[in-house]
Amino acid sequence: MAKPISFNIEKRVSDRLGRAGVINTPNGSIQTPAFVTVGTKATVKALTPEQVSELGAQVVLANTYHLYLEPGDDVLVEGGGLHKYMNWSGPTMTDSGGFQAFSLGAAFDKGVGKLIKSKDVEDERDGRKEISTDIKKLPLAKVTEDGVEFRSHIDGSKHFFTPEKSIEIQHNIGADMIFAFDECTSPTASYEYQKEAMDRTHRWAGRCLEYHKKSKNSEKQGLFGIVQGGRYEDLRKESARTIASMDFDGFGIGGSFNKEDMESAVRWVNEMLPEDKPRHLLGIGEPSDLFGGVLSGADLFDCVAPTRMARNGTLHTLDGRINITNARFARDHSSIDDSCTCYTCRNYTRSYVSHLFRAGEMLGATLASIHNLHFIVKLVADMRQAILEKDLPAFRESFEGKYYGGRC
RNA sequence: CCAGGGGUGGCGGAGUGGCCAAUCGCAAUAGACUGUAAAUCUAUCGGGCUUGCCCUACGGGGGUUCGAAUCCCUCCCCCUGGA
Repeated sequence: MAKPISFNIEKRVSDRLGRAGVINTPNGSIQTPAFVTVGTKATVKALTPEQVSELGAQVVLANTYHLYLEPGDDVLVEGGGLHKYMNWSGPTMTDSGGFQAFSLGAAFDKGVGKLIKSKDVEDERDGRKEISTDIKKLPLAKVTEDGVEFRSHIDGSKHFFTPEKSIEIQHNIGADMIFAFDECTSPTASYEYQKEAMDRTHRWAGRCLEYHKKSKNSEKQGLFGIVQGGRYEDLRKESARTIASMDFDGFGIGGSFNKEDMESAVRWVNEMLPEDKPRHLLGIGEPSDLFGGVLSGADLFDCVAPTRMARNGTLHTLDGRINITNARFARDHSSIDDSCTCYTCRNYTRSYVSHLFRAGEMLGATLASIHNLHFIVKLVADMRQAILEKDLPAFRESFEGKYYGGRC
C-alpha cells in the first residue's frame, strides 16, 4: 500500500547536511525547510486559519494531550477530524503529548526550558545556582515504564498515557503526520537519567510503531519516530541509530540541548538518519537556531516562540527583537519592519500596535502574531531559497550580522 | 454659618506614636519567553552616593514627644447633612 508521506530532495548544501525538498502529505505538499506553526488546541492563538495561511504558513501542529483533555478526541472524531474541525485545509501534525511529560513534570514550576546554557547546567549541578524549585508544588506528570501519568492542568483529574494511547488519540485527531510518544527530559538531568529515559523512549517508539502499523490509519497518517539523548553525543548517536532502524515515515529530533552546541547535536543525529525521510526539529524557533538546524539537515521546525513572544509584545525585525511596548515606540509612526510585507506591516504602525498592547486590546496579539509568524516562516522559506541558489551560509552571515548586531 | 467625615507617593487605597521612604492594586519603566498550565512571568518604581547611610516627603504652618503620616493647635481645601 502507498505510504502516506513521501519526501523528495531538490538540492543539498555542499559540505553540510542541509537540503531543500518537498514533503507530500494527503492534504498537500510542504516546501522544505519549513517552519510549522503551532496550534496546540487546534487553533493558532489569536489567528484565524485564513490569516495563518495568508502569512505564508504551510503546516499546523496541534497537541494530543491538550486536545484529549479539551474538547476530547471523541469530539474531534464527531467533528470530522482536525482539518475539518479547525477549518485548516493544509497539512497538519500532532505532537504526541511526550513534551508534557517534561513541561508538566520535570520542568514544573522550575523555570527551566528545553534549551539551556551549559554554564547554567554546571552551576546547578555544583550547587552554585539553584534552578528555582518549590517542592510544595507537586508536578502534574509522572513517568513510569508503561507510560506517563498526568494530572490535568485544567481540573486536576488523573490520566494515563501509554504509547498506544497516544497513537490512538492521534488517530482520532487525524493529522497527516503524527509523533511517537516519547519522554522529553530536562537539560539539567544527569547522564544516567538521560540514558534511562532514552532507552525507555526507544521501547515506546517500538510500541507506537507496532500499534500504528496494525491500524488502517497508517495508510493516511505518517508516524514520525523521535530521537532523544539530551546533550550527550554518544546518547544522541545511539538514539539516532536505534530510531533510524525502525520503519518510521519521518523523524523528530526532540529533547533538550545545550544552547551552544545544538547545531552539532542535530548534525550528530542527522548523519545517521536516512536521507530520504523528513526530519523535524521539535520546538526550535530562534533565528540562529533555525539556521543551525537547517544547515545540520533538519527539514521542519515548530516553535511557540513566535506566537508567544508576539502575544507578550516582543517582535522580530531584521535589526533584532524589539519590545513594542517600550516607551520609544509610543509615537513611532513607522512600520514594525520597513522591509516586511506582512499584513500588519502593510497596514499599521509601531505606535498603533504599541497602543493596542498598552490598552490591552486583543487586536494587538493578532497583529503581532501575524508579523512574528510571517517573519519566521519567511525566514525559513528564504533559507530554502538560499539552498536552491547555493548561498545559505552567506545568507546566514548577512542575516545574523544585522539581526544580532554583534550581540550574539 | 452649624454638625459630621476627609485630605498619604502618577492614580486608587492601607497605615492611626517607634519595626514607615510608607502594605497592596493600577499605571509606568525595563527584561524574559525555544514540541504552549502563558493575552504570561520577573525586576524596578522620591532623590543622592561610598548600598550603609544621608536628604526630601503623608494638605500648609506651629506645637507635644527621646521619637509624629499617626497626638494637640491653627489655617486652607474637599465631601455629606442642616440653617
